[in-house]
Amino acid sequence: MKDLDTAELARLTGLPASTLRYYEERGLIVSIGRRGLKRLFDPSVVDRLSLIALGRAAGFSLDEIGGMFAPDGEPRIDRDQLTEKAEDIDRTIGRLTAMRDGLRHAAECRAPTHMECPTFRRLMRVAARGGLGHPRQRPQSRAELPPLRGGASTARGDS
Amino acid sequence: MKDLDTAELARLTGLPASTLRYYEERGLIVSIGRRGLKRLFDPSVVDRLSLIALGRAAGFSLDEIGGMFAPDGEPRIDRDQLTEKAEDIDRTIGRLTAMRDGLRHAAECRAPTHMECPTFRRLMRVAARGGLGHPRQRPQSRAELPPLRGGASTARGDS
DNA sequence: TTGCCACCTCAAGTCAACTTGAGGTCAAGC
DNA sequence: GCTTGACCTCAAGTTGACTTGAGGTGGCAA
Repeated sequence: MKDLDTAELARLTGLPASTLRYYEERGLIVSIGRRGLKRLFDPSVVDRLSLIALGRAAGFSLDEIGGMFAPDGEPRIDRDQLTEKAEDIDRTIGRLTAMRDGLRHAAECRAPTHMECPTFRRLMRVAARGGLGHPRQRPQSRAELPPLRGGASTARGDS
Repeated sequence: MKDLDTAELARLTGLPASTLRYYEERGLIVSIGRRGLKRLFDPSVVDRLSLIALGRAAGFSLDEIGGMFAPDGEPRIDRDQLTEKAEDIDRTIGRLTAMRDGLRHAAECRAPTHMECPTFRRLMRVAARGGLGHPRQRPQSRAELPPLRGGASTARGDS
């Protein structure tokens, strides 16, 4: 395949040209030259962008993703890093599952108001203590969360 | 219980005073007066802050959470809103589960490099097409994602 | 040769939820 | 009465990943 300019790469990947320029500036992709002003990219950049997309989807930052390429451009992905991220995601899944179940319960609960539903109040309490985290919070890698997941059997000490 | 000033409320909830001031500015909580310069809060604000924490943990924005209180301060939470958010979270769980399994596979895969592992490449392809979303992306509520979850049985047309 | 216009650069803006910092005020203790 | 210091206000800064906008340039078609 021939070399690609920014517009072609954008079309192939679905990424805006501004993002491609930004990624180059960040050092995540490299252009192999210019034709006039236009950047020229090796077709292998398409694969590299797929890998970047995967990393982003897995929750890696652009800096982390940048560290996953050897100087020669070959991906050198640390298996421990993958395992750790998988565990990270697994914990998130646990929290989200508890949240989903709690929300579903609250949506169906027949208590006159949510504040009178014990399940809902339990969820509130756990959230107030930070036990559920939240989507946009700083990554805290290995927080020691109390197991939340079962019914309300551990509920005690209503405030 | 007596009325609380900002410092007491901060101690009780674990939230920084700056956050409490910010929440008041945003209209999420209301102070009932002042003692000198100091704000005074009704103790019920503690519950309200728990509810806000729950909303945040569930992925609601502060604006959305603000809409969950009636003018009288009572929570008026739309059950449909809860159901929709639960479904939202459920979709996220599905994506994260696929991601976690893919990462675990990649971490254990015996292929010489990740790029030679079909499962990994499949994950890359799906990510490149946006099928996995990513944690910090704009909420797109009801994207029609192709079912991803099984093995690599549907893998075909490697680029 | 002349234009066009797609692409370029570089700085600044966006978004959300806060935090930080400079400078001000007031209730309380001595 | 004076000092202390906790709390106050208001504006600006932070973070990450981009986007936007103004103004510039050069390959290529006519």
